[in-house]
Amino acid sequence: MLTYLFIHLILQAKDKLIAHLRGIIQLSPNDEVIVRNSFKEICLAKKEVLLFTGEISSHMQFISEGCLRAYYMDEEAKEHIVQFGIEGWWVNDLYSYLTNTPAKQFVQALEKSTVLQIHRDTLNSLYNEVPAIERFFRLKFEKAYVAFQYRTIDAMAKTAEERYLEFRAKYRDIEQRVPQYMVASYLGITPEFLSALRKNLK
Amino acid sequence: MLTYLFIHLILQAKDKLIAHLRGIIQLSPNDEVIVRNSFKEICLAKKEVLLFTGEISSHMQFISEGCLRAYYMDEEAKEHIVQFGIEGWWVNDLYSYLTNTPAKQFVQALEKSTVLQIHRDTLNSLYNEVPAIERFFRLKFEKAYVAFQYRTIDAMAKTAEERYLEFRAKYRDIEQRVPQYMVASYLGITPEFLSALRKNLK
DNA sequence: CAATAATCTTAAGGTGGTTTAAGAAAGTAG
DNA sequence: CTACTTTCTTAAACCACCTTAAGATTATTG
Repeated sequence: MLTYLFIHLILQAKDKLIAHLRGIIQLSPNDEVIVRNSFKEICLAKKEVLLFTGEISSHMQFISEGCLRAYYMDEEAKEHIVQFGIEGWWVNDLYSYLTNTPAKQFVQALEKSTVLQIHRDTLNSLYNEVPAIERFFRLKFEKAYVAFQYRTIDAMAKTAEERYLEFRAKYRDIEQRVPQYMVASYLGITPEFLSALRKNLK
Repeated sequence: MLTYLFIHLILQAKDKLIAHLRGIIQLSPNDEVIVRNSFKEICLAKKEVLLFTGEISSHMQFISEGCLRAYYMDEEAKEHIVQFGIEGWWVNDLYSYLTNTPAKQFVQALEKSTVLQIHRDTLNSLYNEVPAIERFFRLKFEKAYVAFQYRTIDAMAKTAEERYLEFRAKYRDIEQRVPQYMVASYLGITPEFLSALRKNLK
């Protein structure tokens, strides 16, 4: 019975991944088998760290359950959140992954979470075996790139208040799951200023 | 004789593109022919605009000669430079290109320039005919994404002075080709402040 | 070479956001 | 249900960068 439940959970997580991929590309039944076998499941407790600064990130990671953050620490040991991720998102220190160099970011679970990992070498083979996967990641990076470009433009041209309102409109689900000081960190302001700013809105 | 020179120039531009692609992926002689026939050459005078706000960007554009910028205008009609590009770079309003929606950015030549264009439909077919091209753009977007991520992180965590020094170290060639107030715009500061900042450095 | 346009500098006063420090409120474990 | 930790708020002094306005320098064009 316990085994049944365990296997059931694994299938659930991979089912989500397959559904996620099928939302963007086409996979034959054979492709699906190959893809399923290429990922392994990792369970994380709340606050558990998936990637430490200094380690080399060697996996792409799909969140099938829970909530994580990627952040780095500056010279003064202050944390700066680069990205949040919830179910259906990918999180990583991509620079480390892509260049095979030590990570500058941490990746940490903010809730009990389940992620699916694929090793760089496995993914690089998969690009040849299942070309649709290469297409998936080309499209993914295109989208991620323009999203980041707009975030950069926003960050430079808009006030903290405008950015906060946009964040709230766009990521209501995330705002309700993470502490306010982390939202401040993501927006690039102090928690004190976010607090003051929120007071003015009401 | 004139015809000879003209053809010669076209070949030069496309040669640069092929060399650029071959720096990252492998192309068979047949692939090369297909790729060459997929791009068309555009010559731009100084200050000529290649893409206007409101138009839909339908081409990917490789700079084979010259210098361009992508910028947008805010509500107060102030210009904000998103990207510079010189020989060997790609410039575009990618959001417009990828989503088939009206551009929010202008793309303009800052010098007499030559670009090679490929239409979205042609490129999408090319992804099927020459899979190496799909790989090229996956790698390109991966790299562009992490570069932009680091620019965003920089913009939020560092002072204008630090960002200027980094820009200068990284893009010395660009700094020498564009006016200082455009560098200020790219860095997200006023030209007056950049001027004051430079004074303090000496 | 003169005239005009484009770019860069200087300086004074203003604003958005930070820092520091303290206390209040809300979660969580024992 | 108490004690402790985490998170949020308030307020004052401070700093990075902006705005405005004017003049100085450097290109560009006729």
